Amino acid sequence: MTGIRQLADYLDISIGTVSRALNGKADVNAETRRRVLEAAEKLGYVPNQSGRSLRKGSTGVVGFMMQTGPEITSQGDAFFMSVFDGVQTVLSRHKLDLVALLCSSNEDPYAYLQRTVARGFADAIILSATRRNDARFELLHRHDIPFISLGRSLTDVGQPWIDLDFEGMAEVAIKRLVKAGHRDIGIIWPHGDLNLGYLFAERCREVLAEHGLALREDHIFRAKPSEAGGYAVAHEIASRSPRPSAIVLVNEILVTGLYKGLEDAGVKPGKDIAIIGRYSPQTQFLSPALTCFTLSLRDLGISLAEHLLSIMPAYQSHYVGQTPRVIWPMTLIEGTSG
Amino acid sequence: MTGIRQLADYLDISIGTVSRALNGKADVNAETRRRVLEAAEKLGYVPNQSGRSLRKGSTGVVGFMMQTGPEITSQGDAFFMSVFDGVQTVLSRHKLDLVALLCSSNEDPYAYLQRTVARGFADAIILSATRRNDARFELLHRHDIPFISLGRSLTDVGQPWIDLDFEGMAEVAIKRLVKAGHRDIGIIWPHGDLNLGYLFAERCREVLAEHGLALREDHIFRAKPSEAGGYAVAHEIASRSPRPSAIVLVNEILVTGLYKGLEDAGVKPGKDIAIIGRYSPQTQFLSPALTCFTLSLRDLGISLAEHLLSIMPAYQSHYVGQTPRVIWPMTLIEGTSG
DNA sequence: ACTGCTTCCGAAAACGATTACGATCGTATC
DNA sequence: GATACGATCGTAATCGTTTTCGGAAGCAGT
Repeated sequence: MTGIRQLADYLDISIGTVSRALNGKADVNAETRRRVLEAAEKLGYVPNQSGRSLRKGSTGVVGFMMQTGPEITSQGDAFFMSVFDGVQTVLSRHKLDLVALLCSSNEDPYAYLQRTVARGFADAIILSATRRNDARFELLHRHDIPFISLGRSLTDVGQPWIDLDFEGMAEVAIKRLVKAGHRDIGIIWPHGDLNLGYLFAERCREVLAEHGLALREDHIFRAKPSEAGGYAVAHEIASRSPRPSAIVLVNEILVTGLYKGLEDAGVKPGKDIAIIGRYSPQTQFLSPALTCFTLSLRDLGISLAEHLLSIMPAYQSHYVGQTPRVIWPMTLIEGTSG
Repeated sequence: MTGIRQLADYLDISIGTVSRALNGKADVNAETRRRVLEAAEKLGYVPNQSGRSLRKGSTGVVGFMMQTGPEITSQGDAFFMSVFDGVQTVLSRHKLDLVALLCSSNEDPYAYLQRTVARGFADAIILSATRRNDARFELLHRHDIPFISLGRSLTDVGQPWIDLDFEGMAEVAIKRLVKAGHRDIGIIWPHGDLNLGYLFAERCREVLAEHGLALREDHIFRAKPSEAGGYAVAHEIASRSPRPSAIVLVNEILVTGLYKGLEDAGVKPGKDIAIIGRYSPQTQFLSPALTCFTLSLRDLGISLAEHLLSIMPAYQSHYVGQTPRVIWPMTLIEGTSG
């Protein structure tokens, strides 16, 4: 492994000069810098991460925390992969690297985060799957780690967040269904304590009320955020009497199972029951094509990264004055399901 | 932040003793160790990662390299999350952490890997999406980094790998279809240079030959590994004349789009054309349910981690004598599609 | 009392980078 | 010609750990 010492020996100059040359400091001769850069390239020198971050007190990596396991996350891989891509395009401009901090399903997320934070693994953190009350916010705030969350929470420590506009989605979806003549609209509320469920349900209730309609308690269906969860809840929906004439749901993974479950129960989606949900790469290939809300995940990632940078002391000069909180709009794709 | 120095001062002993006590070295008094542990707990001491790994030359993290972006990975949704979960259950027993090394879609994977390796980011690496010829293998081998790949490659530097049994899958699928009377079977070969495509196609050809059948060149369909890719290829399949009476495919993401595409073209899956593919959480909720091959992704992850440990000098004593290469069997789920 | 052996702990040297500081040299200023 | 100053570079301290080495103390055997 070639370190800075080998590089210095090779060039017959001191390691201090090498370091300054590589880090773009002013007090180094242009010719010397050129030679250093050239030699570094030639010998394939890359600064050792541990040495550098020990000295600098920062690591140059941003962590995106997510939970592993089959049924935990409310989003699919494709979701995160696209967001990551956006995040990285911004971070790479500042020579920051993104890594996914993977919290095992049998480890407590709070303890996991505590551990990685104390270890000094990342300079900044992006949180996802925010819960109604999320202690991780306080933890990061206490340790003074810059972070942003993809998702709101009741827990507020003044950090920036970006969240999808579930309330706007609720509004548009409900209005659309009411306009189409639906009077009994049900919703699917994903299991767990994710905040988005509350936001969504509450707004649905409000909008219905504005139209003089009620959200029946027995038409609020709970489901695990998975294909199987969708299948299971479909039977509940089908067998409820009275059965809602339309369903709105926030989780894009459910819908495959939901369709099949309804069909198996003799209720044809889009015909016997209207469905409005969230876009995923599959939804347009279901029959009938799902009427759903979509967004550019890559742009979401870009925004996430930019706002995160804006609160990182070493980088904030680049992005001053941006809004710290964003409710990300979604656009409707008209399918034939509702 | 409380470091080892604060801890030592607090206890009025030397930092060397503190370190030895915490690391379970033998030459430290039991009572002293107890006090150290207690104080560490009380003060919330966690060793600084940079300092530790600088000294030890190892980081305690295992990296799982993957590429971000919407259409890059050949695997879908829950695939990686489940594998990760398995990997972690093993690694956590050895106090190793798993992070996903995210290579941006607009960065060269080789360059990315080179950078992270030279930086000394991870002690060991898990590679996925292995290509027919994969230079990353040589890179890691040259740097003497322990690694394992999820997937074979023609490039062989003696590293362990685990790969799904695509050949076995080809065999079972083809035989099943032939037995059902199919004489003209087509396959879908995912775009890109992933090795699995070659393995699969080759074996299909062989098995067909054993039954006196040929794999027609114009019945080898190329498709992007995405839902949209499946939709696009469906039209090719439907319009080919003669049209194959059955299709086998290795990629689980394609199938949603494939179904829809075929239907739109008036070819009913499972009726007009038989389909056999790979399991994903969605496949059982499609109509007709996909006949497909499945496996325990969590177990796969466990095996991946165990074999990786077996070649890591610091851990190998735990797992000696295991096979370095595994072809992972898949089991057939009989759906109604073929 | 001396030696030998444990048991325990402190001192100090690494690990690889960054950076404050000082040294050197040449040049400009008076 | 003395002084000041800018440009450039080397020296050494530093970050927080781990680990080697040796020393001190205690004990047993002679």
